[in-house]
Amino acid sequence: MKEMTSQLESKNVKPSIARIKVLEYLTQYPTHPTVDEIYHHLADEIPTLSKTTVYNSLKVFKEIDLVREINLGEHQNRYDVDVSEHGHFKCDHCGRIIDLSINLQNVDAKELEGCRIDHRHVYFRGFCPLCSASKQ
Amino acid sequence: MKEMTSQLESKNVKPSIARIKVLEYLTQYPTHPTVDEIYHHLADEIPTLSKTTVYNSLKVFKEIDLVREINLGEHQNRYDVDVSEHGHFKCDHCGRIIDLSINLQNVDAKELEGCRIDHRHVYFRGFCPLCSASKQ
DNA sequence: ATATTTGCAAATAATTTGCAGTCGA
DNA sequence: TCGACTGCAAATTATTTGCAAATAT
Repeated sequence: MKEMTSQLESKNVKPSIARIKVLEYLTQYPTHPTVDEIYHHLADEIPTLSKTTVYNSLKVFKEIDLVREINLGEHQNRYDVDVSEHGHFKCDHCGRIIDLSINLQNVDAKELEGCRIDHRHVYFRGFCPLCSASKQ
Repeated sequence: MKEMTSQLESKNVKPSIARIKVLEYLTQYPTHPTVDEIYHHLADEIPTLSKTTVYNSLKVFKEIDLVREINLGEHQNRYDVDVSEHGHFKCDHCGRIIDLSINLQNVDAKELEGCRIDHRHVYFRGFCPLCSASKQ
């Protein structure tokens, strides 16, 4: 909580309750939640919270590079407090998302010569060990 | 045109005019178009075409692995007749999409042990050589 | 007091669905 | 003729926006 506050203050973003709680949620549950998941979890604690505020907070966090918006080929975005370069694997059976320690710096293609690369995204989809064992 | 027909027939999909034209468009203009782009280009030629039919055709093509749905962190999907494993780079200035010859088989992470991987997606975003030269 | 944040409701946009009409073997 | 294909309109879903009320320093 205190850490969230100082993280926000260090980026010159006012640590409002909503922002602290959203950031805290992302930190405590780094499961790459969707806006809906964040909203519903926090709604109990903050009954006045609106989804718009969750969107607003995440927008600010993205701008100051505190969270990363990720997109696993679904219709909705997910959010990750781990802004370091890594990939994701999504299990299409149980929905679990696994972080992949992929060094994207190595993933270079000749076609990228002269390009300024701002973001690198890697995600795989399939069945996680548990789900592929259960033969689904 | 004839090739499109036989491609479809070999997969037991009826080669209707709409399907042939959509597939032909994707083949002739492998620019990773969106549904909207496909629809508007073909609407001149086939005035009765509806966007639903474009969606329907693409859905069938995906199922028979004739096209690949790609998603570059935008709000809409794109479609690629090149179903071989490769990555993409999108220029955030001019919108151009460059195919990347990345061997994703190499991109392995220890966390993937035991996973059944069905799809591998890699995309980068930034500025292409032309746009980064113009210092935008 | 004043600027920022919040939250409702409406707008936007991509995609999906229901269903009736049409087309082709 | 019959089943598959098409296409309109409506539904669904995620996200954004306008603006007024609430809040904080």
